[in-house]
Amino acid sequence: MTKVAGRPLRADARRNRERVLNAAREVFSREGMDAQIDDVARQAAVGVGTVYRHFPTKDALIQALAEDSLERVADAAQAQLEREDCDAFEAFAQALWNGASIFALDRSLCELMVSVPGTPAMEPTTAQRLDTTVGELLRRAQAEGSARADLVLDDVGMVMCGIGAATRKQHICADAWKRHLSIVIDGMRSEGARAPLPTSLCEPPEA
Amino acid sequence: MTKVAGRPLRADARRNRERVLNAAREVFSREGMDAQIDDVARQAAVGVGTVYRHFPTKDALIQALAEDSLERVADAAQAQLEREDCDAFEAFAQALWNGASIFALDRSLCELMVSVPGTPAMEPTTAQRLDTTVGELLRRAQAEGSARADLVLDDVGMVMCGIGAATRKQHICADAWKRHLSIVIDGMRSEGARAPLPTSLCEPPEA
Amino acid sequence: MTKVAGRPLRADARRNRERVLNAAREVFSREGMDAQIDDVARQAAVGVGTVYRHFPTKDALIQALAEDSLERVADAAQAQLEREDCDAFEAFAQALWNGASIFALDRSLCELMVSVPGTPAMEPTTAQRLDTTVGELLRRAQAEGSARADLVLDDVGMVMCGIGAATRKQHICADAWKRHLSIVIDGMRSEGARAPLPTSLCEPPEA
Amino acid sequence: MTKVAGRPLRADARRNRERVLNAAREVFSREGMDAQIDDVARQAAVGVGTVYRHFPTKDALIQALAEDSLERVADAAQAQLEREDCDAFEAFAQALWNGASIFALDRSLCELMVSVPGTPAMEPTTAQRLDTTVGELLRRAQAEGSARADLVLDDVGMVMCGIGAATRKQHICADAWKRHLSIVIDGMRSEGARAPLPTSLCEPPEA
DNA sequence: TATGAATGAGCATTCATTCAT
DNA sequence: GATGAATGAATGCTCATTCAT
Repeated sequence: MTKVAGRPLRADARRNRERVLNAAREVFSREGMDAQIDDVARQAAVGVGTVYRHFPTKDALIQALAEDSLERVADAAQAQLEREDCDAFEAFAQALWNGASIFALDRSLCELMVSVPGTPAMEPTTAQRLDTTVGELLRRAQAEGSARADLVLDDVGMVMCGIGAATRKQHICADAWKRHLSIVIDGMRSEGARAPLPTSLCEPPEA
Repeated sequence: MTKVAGRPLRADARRNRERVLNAAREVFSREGMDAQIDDVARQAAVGVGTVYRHFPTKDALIQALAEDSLERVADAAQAQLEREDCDAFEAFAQALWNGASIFALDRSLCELMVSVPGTPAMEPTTAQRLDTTVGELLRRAQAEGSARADLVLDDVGMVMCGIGAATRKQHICADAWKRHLSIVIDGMRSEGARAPLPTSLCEPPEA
Repeated sequence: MTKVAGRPLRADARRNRERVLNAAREVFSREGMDAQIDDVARQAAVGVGTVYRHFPTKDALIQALAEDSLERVADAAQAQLEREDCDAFEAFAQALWNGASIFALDRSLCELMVSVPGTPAMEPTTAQRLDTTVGELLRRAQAEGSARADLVLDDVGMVMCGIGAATRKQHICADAWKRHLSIVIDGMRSEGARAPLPTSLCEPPEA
Repeated sequence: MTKVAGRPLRADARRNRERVLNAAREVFSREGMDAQIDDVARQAAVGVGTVYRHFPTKDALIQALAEDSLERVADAAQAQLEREDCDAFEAFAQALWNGASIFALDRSLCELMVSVPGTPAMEPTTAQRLDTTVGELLRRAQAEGSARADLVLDDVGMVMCGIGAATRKQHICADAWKRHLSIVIDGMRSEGARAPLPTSLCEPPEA
């Protein structure tokens, strides 16, 4: 998505937009979502003004970055919808693997998923496309009987958040997410023993 | 100066410390980890100076809050170590359930786990106690043969992060974590089909 | 007006508020309405934060300054309402003289009248009081027959603006306003020859 | 580089210069003197670069605009010098009427007179011509005995400033200046009762 | 000791001006 | 010449922390 409306950007403008976006990804990855715009500009080797020409607001930049990254996740998921060489669960699982691997390589995306609380942090359109796509993959896997019937879309979100949060902690091995995801995916299959919900949980503290 | 060692705090000082801590929990829950100290003070109905008397730094306050909350998680885990009325996996699983339920009720703790990136966000001692305890529960469950052999402590962290992150999103049902945890716990059992790791993952974008 | 609501400010706070207001008056006088808040702070020998503690916004500071200055104008006008030792026109004229002399000594007030376009630049209450007061003085002078019947309140505003604008031009003699005001006041009397409105005026330029 | 001397501008360049000047007049009228150059350019439907080609600086543009507008005022005044069908006071007064009517229709000129503090805001040549012309009209009226002997050129400036400032306030009736000017002109006549200067004025505040 | 006023480095954003296309 | 993208100094405002009362 390089230009929503209007004539396409001049060549140099498009190049700069890309530079800024990449710089933002790098800086936010390194320093978290509250890195300064000046640093992004420095990293992109442009003036602050240029950043603001392309993204009117820090938030807008963040959204654009999220959008840009999620697009790749959504594309990867959509590709699984077309596969016919495997059963539905495998397609669903592969979408998770693909998504997670994008997350694991893009710390700024993790920051986003995880540190922007109220909102899904993603601009509606792409996020919706992603939801729709993964939702359909899940539906098929459940129809096929291979995915647990009680599984819902939010479960996918939670795994990704877990992986995203872990990715941000340096002390966790960079590959830890792979083992973790395989565990969760196993839990998502319909076969296999199911533990009942526990009988007692911790009580809230007496204010 | 929190009076780490030395005679116990005067009664009113201890009361103030508690007030501040509770206020911080509430404010951070409501507004995220970058709420202002002034707001904490207002909520606690004390002056900012008083907050700083008890916690020399915003970070110190956050750490203390984490400590305070994690203590309950660690206690709950430790209690499972003593149980003899159930097998090791069940004890391990129950520790997860207890921990998660504390998380789910304490949004500020979730914020902490999730939004403080570099550090484990927890002051060493309690975090270590928690690690040791859950590690032992896990070891026993693996020795018993009921937990997957490739499971490690970080997996527990990742689930908790996922649950924590989800807790912060209003649009996710407040009970979603229960279903999610039961899925993950199922994945942690040793029996059941295991999917092989996928053969191909998404490539990093060509910078 | 030192504290609209709530308990009175601490002694030092009140002193600082005054310092800031005086500094603002001086700086705005010297550099016009778009002087920087940092300069006001420096002039007041306080930190910027202090300025912002007392006035949440640059505009708020400006309004407060206007309010503060206009109060003296309004007071001076009101004093003329009580006089019984002179006829109504003299009281009205004296109010103009008093007002103008305050303006002429307070360049920041002139800036305000003159450079804040849309609004009267004055916080409602005091401005209204001023309007009401001067309006009544004018009404009496007209009732008495000594002021032109076609005179309205806006005429007073225009003279003051003229005097205010002139005060800001260094090349104009500091006392010029006195002669000017006496001319205008003479024009306001009902006796004396009256010129008819001119028959032709300049046309607007053909866009 | 405005091509101060040298061959006349090419036809299209002259046209652009005019477009920019008109756009500036409109934009400054609408948004005051601190409208942005970008807005002027947009209004003129040219790029910023073009604005800067004709006027090296924002200030230069403003000066040129003032020059352009004042020229009409100066011309109108000059025309009164040649009249022989009326007495000197009438010619002087008519010059005021003409000038004021140009002001009242050109908000950007008002902004200029009123909001550019230090400088007379007018480029020397035209302003000087205006001063000379009106000065002569005034001299004649005083020689004739029909204008007050104590009247000076600055008085004319002050009335115009008053009218200019009023023009910028929306809440003042668009025709208010006419009544006001007739009052002031009456004050400028030599006949009629004269009030003495007041005996006491407001004191400056005790810093 | 508690209070809350003061501090000022830090940060997002604007806008006159320059310069590559 | 015209265009509009790039530049970066300037500026209003915030908020963790200190310190006088």
